[in-house]
Amino acid sequence: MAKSNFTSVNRKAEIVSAAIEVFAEVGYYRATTAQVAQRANISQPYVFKFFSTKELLLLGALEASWSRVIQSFRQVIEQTSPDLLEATLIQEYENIQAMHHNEILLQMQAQTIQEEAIRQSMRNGFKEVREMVLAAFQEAGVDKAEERTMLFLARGLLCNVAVALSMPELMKR
Amino acid sequence: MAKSNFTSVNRKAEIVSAAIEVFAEVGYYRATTAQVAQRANISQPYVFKFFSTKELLLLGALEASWSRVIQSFRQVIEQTSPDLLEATLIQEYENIQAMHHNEILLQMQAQTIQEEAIRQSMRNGFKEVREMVLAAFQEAGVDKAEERTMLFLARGLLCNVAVALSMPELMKR
DNA sequence: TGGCTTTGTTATTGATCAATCACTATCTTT
DNA sequence: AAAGATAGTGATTGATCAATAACAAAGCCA
Repeated sequence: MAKSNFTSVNRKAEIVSAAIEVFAEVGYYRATTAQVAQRANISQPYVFKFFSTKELLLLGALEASWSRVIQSFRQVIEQTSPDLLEATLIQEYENIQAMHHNEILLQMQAQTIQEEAIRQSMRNGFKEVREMVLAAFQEAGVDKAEERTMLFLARGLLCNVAVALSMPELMKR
Repeated sequence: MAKSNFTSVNRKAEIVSAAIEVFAEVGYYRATTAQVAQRANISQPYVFKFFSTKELLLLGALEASWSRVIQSFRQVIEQTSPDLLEATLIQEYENIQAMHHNEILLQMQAQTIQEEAIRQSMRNGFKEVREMVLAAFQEAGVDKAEERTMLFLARGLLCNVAVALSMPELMKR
């Protein structure tokens, strides 16, 4: 049966979900493929039928987590009036943080992973988000759009750290 | 001979330096104590005479890297006139980034490590930096000091990511 | 019914690594 | 010079893990 078969697609997505959880909880390098398999209710070797190396599994997990941010932001940008744009994007990101904490933790980990494929994936993610937000700010007639985009990203990263370390005071203003 | 002996102190510092490099280059969990030892020109078991576990070695490395930031900032705050304060702190941080890249990479890694001792060390570091900067801004009569402190920290984190991923465009304004 | 594909498992392996042990050599002090 | 402390090493181990190989069951279709 072709790769686009439903069962296969679901399996792959289930494994990615399990991987995001386990990687976020114990760290990519310390996490074992056996832990991922257990979380996905399959045997350890079966993981390798879908992802031939652990690194490819990480790539799949990263792709899923960037997808969520990008698609959420795209929707907000399409549907929000210019004057509410920045506030709504911030709200949306905080929502993702709350609902999909593990995906953000995984992205944070991947910021310092030196394998070139991972760096490339992270660069793509940041680039796409930045360009989307910048274009939206410009479209909305925001003044100093580039600086506002930079500050938006910067606050997002601080928010990540505040959540990861349970230090809400870092975001106080 | 006492622990405050010169040779011992130097050895310990040498090991910490080696650890910072190796941990930053390959990641804490993937890095081996043998690699650290080799970088420090000693045998692998000898590392454990100074740090009885790998985690204690990471704690030592983190402490050293936070020390540098805190002491540098303290000096800037003592010696800089109020109107130049923020700009000089930013300059100083960029300088640390350039000169001690590995220490910053290590801090970034540690943001997502779940061991409680590591989290505590990271919280202490962030707390001390934040409080120092906030007090300095208030002392300098900066308006909305809390918000300015938050933005200062946020830009610092974005700077980290920009350097780690070689994406200078992230800081464009 | 019997062959082919898909889905899945058990068993295994070769490598890797933190940590311990047992030991040697080099000072220091009297 | 001899005893005790300090500095340091080689050898080993028990555990862990990514990845492979070999096999089995279930569905499908001609």
